[in-house]
Amino acid sequence: MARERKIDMVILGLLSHENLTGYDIKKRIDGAINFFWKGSFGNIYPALRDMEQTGLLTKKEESAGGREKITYRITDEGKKVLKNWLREEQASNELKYETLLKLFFGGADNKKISVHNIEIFEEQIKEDLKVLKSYCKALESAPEDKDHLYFYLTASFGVETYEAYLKWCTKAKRMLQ
Amino acid sequence: MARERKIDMVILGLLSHENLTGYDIKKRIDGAINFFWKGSFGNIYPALRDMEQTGLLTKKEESAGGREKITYRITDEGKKVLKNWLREEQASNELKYETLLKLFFGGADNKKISVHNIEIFEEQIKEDLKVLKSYCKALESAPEDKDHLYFYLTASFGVETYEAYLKWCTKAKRMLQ
DNA sequence: CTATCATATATCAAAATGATATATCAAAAA
DNA sequence: TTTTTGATATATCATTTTGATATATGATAG
Repeated sequence: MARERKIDMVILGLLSHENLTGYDIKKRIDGAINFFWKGSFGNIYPALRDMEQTGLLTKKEESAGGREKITYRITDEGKKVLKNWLREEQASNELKYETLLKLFFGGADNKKISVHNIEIFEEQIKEDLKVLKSYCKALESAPEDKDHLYFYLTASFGVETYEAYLKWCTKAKRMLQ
Repeated sequence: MARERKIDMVILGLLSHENLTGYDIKKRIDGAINFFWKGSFGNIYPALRDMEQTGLLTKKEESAGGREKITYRITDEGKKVLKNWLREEQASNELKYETLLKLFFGGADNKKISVHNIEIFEEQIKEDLKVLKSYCKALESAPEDKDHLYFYLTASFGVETYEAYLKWCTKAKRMLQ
């Protein structure tokens, strides 16, 4: 993780759509982005502070209702950084699947344990697939916004790979029994 | 990552197969495990030190040829910890795909940039797929070892999902043009 | 009226990442 | 022959991420 802080790009991307607070950003990440990228308060707030200081963002503090609230806006410099990142040739794509790790070492225990672990995975994927499918359907029926195509394509990646996961689950369970 | 150090389980799993040095462990992780889990010297060596101190591993220092070398062996206590982990109900499975992140925010730049980024991804996946298919083929033709089924299933997960990725790439490029 | 939940910011320890430092040994190239 | 390259081998460090927790207010439900 050393080197280039990726959460910065997530934040710049979200702020290129709309002005948001740190809390809002967390909610957005937990939504449609969640299945291919994660974020936490622990890296969002420090990133916002740093990017405000380096001029990629501006902040507006409000305490109208009484509760403090800091809304961030992207600057032209911030937009430039976002574009430069989009145009970079390298991208790091990685899986971190504990289920596969357990299966790889499945020989250390009974086969039934491995089958059960695949079943747990299968149930989780089925749940997530429902959500992804509902995202897709919502985006298909409302193609007005120019960004919708991009949102649709990422959700559709999820749907198609998760369907492949489920097929693999069936096959893997069969081969273990 | 706070809470439970997952690299411990990777190391225990590998050492349940054979005795290894830290360097060997890194090589194993960079092999068949690499596509669903990563490891680095920066977390392998401290984990080995800690687990030796808590009695999950024993070490044997050699400097026969002149070069120092520390080979680790798993203890019964270590095997117990490995089994307990295999039998835990929860497993964290996550994607971290910068390509999807870029695509999600693709509206901030020209469509051609997004198409190009998908092409880069596609080429990478094609390369990785070749490697995974060769793993599968090697494991199919040598089913003697009881662990081979588990290795085969994880590699086969990779093959099937990567093939789904490639189908998605074709569709996504078409929809962007 | 009070418990619970969503909003909102912030910090911290633990862990992962990725780079770098150091040194030996074998093999290939000059 | 000497030198350079690349594999072996351990270790540490700064940066970043993770996941948990602390704190406090406003809204809503029982």
